[in-house]
Amino acid sequence: MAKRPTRDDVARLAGVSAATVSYVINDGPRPVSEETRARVLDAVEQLGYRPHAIARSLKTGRTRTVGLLIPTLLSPGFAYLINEVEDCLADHDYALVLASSHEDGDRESRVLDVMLSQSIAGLLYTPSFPGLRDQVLRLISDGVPVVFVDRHIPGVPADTVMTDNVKAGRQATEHLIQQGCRHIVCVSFSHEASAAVDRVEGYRQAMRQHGLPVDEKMILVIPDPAGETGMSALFEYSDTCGLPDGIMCNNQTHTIGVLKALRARGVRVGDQVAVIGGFFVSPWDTLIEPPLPLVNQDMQCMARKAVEFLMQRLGGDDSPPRVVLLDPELIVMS
Amino acid sequence: MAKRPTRDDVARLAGVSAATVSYVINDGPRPVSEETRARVLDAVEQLGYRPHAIARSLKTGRTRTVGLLIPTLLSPGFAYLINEVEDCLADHDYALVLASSHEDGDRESRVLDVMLSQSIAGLLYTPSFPGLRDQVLRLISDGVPVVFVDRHIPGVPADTVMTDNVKAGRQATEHLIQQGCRHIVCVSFSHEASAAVDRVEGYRQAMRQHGLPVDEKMILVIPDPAGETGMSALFEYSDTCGLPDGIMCNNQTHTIGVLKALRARGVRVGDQVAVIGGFFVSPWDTLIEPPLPLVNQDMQCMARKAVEFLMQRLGGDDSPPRVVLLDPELIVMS
DNA sequence: CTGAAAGCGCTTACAG
DNA sequence: CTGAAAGCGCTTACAG
Repeated sequence: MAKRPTRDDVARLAGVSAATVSYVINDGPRPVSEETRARVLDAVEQLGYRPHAIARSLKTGRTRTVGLLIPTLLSPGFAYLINEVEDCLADHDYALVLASSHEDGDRESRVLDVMLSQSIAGLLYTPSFPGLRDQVLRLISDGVPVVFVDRHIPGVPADTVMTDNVKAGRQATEHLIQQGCRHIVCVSFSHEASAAVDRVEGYRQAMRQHGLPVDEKMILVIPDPAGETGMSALFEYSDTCGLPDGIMCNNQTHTIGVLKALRARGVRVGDQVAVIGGFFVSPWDTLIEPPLPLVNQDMQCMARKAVEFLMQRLGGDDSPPRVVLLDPELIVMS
Repeated sequence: MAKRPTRDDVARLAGVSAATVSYVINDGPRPVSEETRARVLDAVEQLGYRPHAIARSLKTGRTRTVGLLIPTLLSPGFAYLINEVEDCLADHDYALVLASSHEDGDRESRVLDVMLSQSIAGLLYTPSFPGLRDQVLRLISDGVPVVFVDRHIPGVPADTVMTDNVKAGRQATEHLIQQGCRHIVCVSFSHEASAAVDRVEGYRQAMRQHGLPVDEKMILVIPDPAGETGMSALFEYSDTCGLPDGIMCNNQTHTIGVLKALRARGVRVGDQVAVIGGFFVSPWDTLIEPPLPLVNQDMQCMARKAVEFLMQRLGGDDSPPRVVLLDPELIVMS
């Protein structure tokens, strides 16, 4: 447990002032003679000195960490998002502080607090609901740039990068309609998350446009498909209203849940009932039988764009907030 | 961009000393009269004051962040690991700094450096190879507790939580042998990662024990199954030595890769060749046809145990390093 | 091209 | 029960 060497140790060993060490370490902004620089670098090497990021942050008021707050880490779509975010941040020499809200508002609020007290430089945020509007506004007014990714909070003036989820919901539903489905149920994961709300809106639009009736009962919101009750809501529905001939699933976990539940009940997918999944294609999706049609979103592009926006803000860009809506893509495997 | 209020602002507003504010915020260690406490809390509320974690860290030399350095974020097994780690850390009021090495040694080394300079309190580490032994030893001697998770670096005295990977490799191979396979190939992802090395050793042991010959050519190491060349090594092998009747896959990505490659070639899995996957069961694995036998490891337990060890170390425990080997489990779905 | 010194926002001995 | 003050390891005006 040897004590870490400090900048003063380096200065002493190199026989220069503390300031000079700083200017060498930071490569500026003031010039240092070649000879002095060499002596300093020597001392750094010899002591194994590493700058103390915390002390630097306290002085500069800046930090090299970015927070990513998302609702779940278990959905492969988010895994791809995290992966790309980490990658892009590393390119810019930022570290990633990751937190999951588990779609839980209280937890989400606590995470925002922690991240603020940790002085993150910026935040990439997928809100599980719009309830934290004031807290986010506060964060922004404290000077922490926020970029919404995948979901947003309406009315908060921040850069936003998401898929056009209304369109995505419409595409998914229209595919089922084109396959001949008429009695289509929508299985969703939230009443409040903007992505869920938008996809359900897309579902409504498609149904309406094709003259198909939508009863509110046909929109099944199931917070936890892995829980004990799981997909029972689906069968409660079909016991009353008959088995639907199409099911549109509002996210990956629910797609898996629906397929498993149907299989367990002996319902033949693709034959008795058509299922469309969303909204991300993972490598293993292509192994599912019968082939599962999906609507995909480009999580890597979303991540890249979001980090790009954030970096611009960190660079001082204070132009009005921008919104980017990415196009969803229907994928039908044969 | 209003300036954040500081502890001094609170002190001034409450009409007390800075020290008193500290003692109220931290709830000790020195007693504060009820009346004073109330005045302070009032001022905190009124100003929306949040303690500045960075300043605190600089003073105390402690930090509330833990680093997690893993080789990939795209493998579902690691997603479950991350999820559980984040959960457990949150329970202990620690934030998670996440980084991926992409199985790349240089990158891994840079991440260790960054994490050291960020003063993480501790590190959970899945090394992609043993090459950074000295750097890790340095980290430990700097007082940062390290816990190996899922993989380790032999010879580094640090707590370790992994699956018994030799046993896992043996179980997987023995299952194929019991299914009647005799010509079994092992597809792995690395020559150096301890988990890969151990599983291959398990493969060798099982083959040897059953009197089956192992040629070095039968161990196919494919770093990037998603790359252009992908699984071509598998077919180069079978073009020369004939199609094996069993394939043992050393991780999830490779399991998917093998199944897809075989399908693309028109090889009937389960009929012409048996495949066993590993070493994690994801929800969607149960949807694969024909049912894929797997060896599973308990990533949540691994995560929990690793965080538990780390917290003990952070609490001052300096007993000798402990090693926990979790049992793998063969899962055969019907 | 270089040094001495103030100060970032906290915690914690020291003193009363 | 409370306050004044030193100091954590840096950066950066100020001065030469």
